[in-house]
Amino acid sequence: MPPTMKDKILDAAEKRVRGAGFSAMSFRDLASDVGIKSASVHYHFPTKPDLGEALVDRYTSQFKEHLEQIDTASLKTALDSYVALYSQALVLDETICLCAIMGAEAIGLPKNVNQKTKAFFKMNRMWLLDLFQRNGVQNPEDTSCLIVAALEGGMIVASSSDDRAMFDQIAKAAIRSIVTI
Amino acid sequence: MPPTMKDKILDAAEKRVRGAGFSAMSFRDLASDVGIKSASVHYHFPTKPDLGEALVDRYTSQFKEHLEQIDTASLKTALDSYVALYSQALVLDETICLCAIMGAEAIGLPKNVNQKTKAFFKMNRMWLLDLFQRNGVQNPEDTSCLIVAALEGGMIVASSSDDRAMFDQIAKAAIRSIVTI
DNA sequence: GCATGGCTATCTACCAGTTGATAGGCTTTC
DNA sequence: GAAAGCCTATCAACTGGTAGATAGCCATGC
Repeated sequence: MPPTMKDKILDAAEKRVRGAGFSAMSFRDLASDVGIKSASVHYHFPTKPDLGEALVDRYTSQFKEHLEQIDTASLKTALDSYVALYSQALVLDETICLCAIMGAEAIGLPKNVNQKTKAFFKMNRMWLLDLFQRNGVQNPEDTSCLIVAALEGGMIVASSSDDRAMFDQIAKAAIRSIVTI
Repeated sequence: MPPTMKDKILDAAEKRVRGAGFSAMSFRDLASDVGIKSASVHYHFPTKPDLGEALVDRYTSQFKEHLEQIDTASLKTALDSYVALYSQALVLDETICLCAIMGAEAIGLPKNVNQKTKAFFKMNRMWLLDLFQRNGVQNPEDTSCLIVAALEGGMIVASSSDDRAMFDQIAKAAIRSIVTI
């Protein structure tokens, strides 16, 4: 089935937010992106916080689906697949993680959006924690936080340095600190 | 001597940007913060890109001054001092690194501002690279990128998770991956 | 001593454009 | 006929930015 208008709006919003931030995105931008009027966007998402919440929600559940498809039999290949999820966003879409930017803007954002961003990070940490515990990685709690932070920060540093290869460099170093080759 | 109006404006701008982002900050906000009218803010900084550039410039040179005061005799204590620089911003000022948020917003920001943000990250990487090379750390290039990314990302994850202690956890794990205790 | 003139820093008043949001009307589909 | 999905038209508030006036300061020159 073809994508619903609701999804098309969320697609446009995701692209814009990941590029320039939540506060830099307007209903009129989205409207012209999908070919309707701004009043019609309000029909689908009454307020901007509503839109933000739906956006992070969808992003998180899509990310979760990808996580569930990762083969966790080997620590090394599981981590490689995990990193690839982030890397794709940076290289293919030429944008950073939605929650990296919404996390950075946090203080100026509606509270309901902040809660969803927080949940995204927690989900990531929990997935890694489980992986690390099952593989006997030392200090699994600290390490899972470190990996999430390194990848989120890596996207920001690499994209703002206009050096996509730097992300891979960072990811490689992060993995090496866990899995001794 | 008392701070000039220019500095007071930059102080207010820094606080607001680090809280909610560059695009969420307006000339009128700053004006009311420092007790003048928005037209007078334009007198000191003609356009918003001008203000952004001056802001990141000042931030970078202040950070550089702090870096130069760090005693680099011991790798461990040097890294601890470096981390403390970031940690202070997060705990005392209750905000994240200026360049973390301006790096995240990058695509929607004026080019001159992006260049300055890029320069901030480069300065950090170079300082760490020198430290690592002089101390025989393996893969010094990759590792210096990783540390910057982990700390910048750590601020975002920790602040948006409303868990300041998480930053210390991340920093600790990052240092441990270099300096085996 | 003091008028002249330029400079700095602020003001009031305004502009055109954008923002999130609402009210009410028009189709199409079930 | 009613619900869904979109429209036009409009709103008040806010945006970055400009024009022109005003007040105080400080040097120059008579």
